[in-house]
Amino acid sequence: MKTIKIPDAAIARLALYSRPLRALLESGVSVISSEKLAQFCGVNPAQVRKDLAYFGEFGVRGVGYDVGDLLREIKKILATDKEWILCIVGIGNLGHAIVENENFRKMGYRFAAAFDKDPKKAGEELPCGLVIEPVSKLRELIRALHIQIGVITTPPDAAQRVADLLMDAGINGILNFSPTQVKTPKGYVIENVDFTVRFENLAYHISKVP
Amino acid sequence: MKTIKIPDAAIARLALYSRPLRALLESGVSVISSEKLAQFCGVNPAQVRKDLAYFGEFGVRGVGYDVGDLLREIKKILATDKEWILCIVGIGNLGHAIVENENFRKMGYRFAAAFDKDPKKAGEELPCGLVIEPVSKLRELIRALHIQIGVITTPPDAAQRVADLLMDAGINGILNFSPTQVKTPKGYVIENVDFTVRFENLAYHISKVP
DNA sequence: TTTTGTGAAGGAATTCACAGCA
DNA sequence: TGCTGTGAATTCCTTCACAAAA
Repeated sequence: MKTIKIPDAAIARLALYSRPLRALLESGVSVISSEKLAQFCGVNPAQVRKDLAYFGEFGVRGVGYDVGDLLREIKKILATDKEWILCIVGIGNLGHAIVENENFRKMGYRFAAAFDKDPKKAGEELPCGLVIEPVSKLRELIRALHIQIGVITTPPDAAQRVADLLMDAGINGILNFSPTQVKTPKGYVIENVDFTVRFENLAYHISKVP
Repeated sequence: MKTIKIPDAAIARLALYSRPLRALLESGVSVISSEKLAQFCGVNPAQVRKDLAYFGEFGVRGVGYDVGDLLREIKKILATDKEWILCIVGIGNLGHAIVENENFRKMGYRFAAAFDKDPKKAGEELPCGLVIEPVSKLRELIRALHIQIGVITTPPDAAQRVADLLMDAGINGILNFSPTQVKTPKGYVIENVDFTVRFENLAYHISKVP
């Protein structure tokens, strides 16, 4: 079977394209050119066209792309046109921020369970309505609630252990926000986010500016 | 002047390398090979050597890299060997999580001011000891406190406006956590983080797994 | 012997430039 | 005419493979 390799960066850009598309749709703009969309996202117009072309022909020559159609197509490609059921492990400040985040629910991500190893936290009710569960119930709840994605917001030294637990419980997609690289065997999908890296990037670049 | 271009990805990886180095240093390991370090970070050993070689010769042939020295060198390169003074704008859940984050202080990032446009929040004291200031005092405080980096954790529709304010007040590095691409003129450094993109990446990849 | 540092090779991703179509 | 879709060209990044050094 012939499969053209799709750059991972292209996938990330599709998500980026969807942001202005959403805004344009709301403000009633119905058609947009690759040129304009590229401008919004700070990329090259050819890049936009090529990224979209990996998945089909969504535009009309001489005209551009229909905003609504394109947004729908991108959602379909990214599989964000359906609801995803998540759980989160580690309810510190960051865990809190993520589980309560408005944007996520709007995007179709639904947190169905929140875990913390601190026995003092278990039983506590979060503003979103979820009750914090002890990690001992992880396996059981993941199965019962059909949870598909696990989000890790524990300290770094617990991250790999939690990831192993999640995978063992049947989850195959993990988002790790702790500043350590979690490893997974084949068949599992891991996104290591570590945004502290971005601070370091910033520091590097600023220190180069005269 | 001859400048070999250093890939942005190389900078991000330097930060990645520093994570296991820190841990190794604490556990008393004094020397590490590119092979081992690469394993920890899930990259190619030649990559590690090449990334480091952009900045100098830090290793000893036949031996490896001194953990302490290498960590120090990486910090120097990333300019995280000095203290950075930051402010944050938008004290919602995420802003809270970032300003309170332990890791940042350890890494030498010091938040000196927190702003929110909500007048009800102004005056409120955060657990870290900072008092939330109204955005109207942004310019004055940035100058008075010698703030160098601005972190944006507002809703997306306010992000660009806040960025403009920050730049106008004399800041030249911005970290934007809202899911929109903030643009800056030349001479300013911007990192658009948008980790909701990572959720979409994950959804895409999971939906491809059988 | 072992492991770094690096030129050369190879591979990927981006951009160009234009044919193709509305 | 105007803008997409795409092969070709280019640029950029990664990996190989080996000389150099401890």
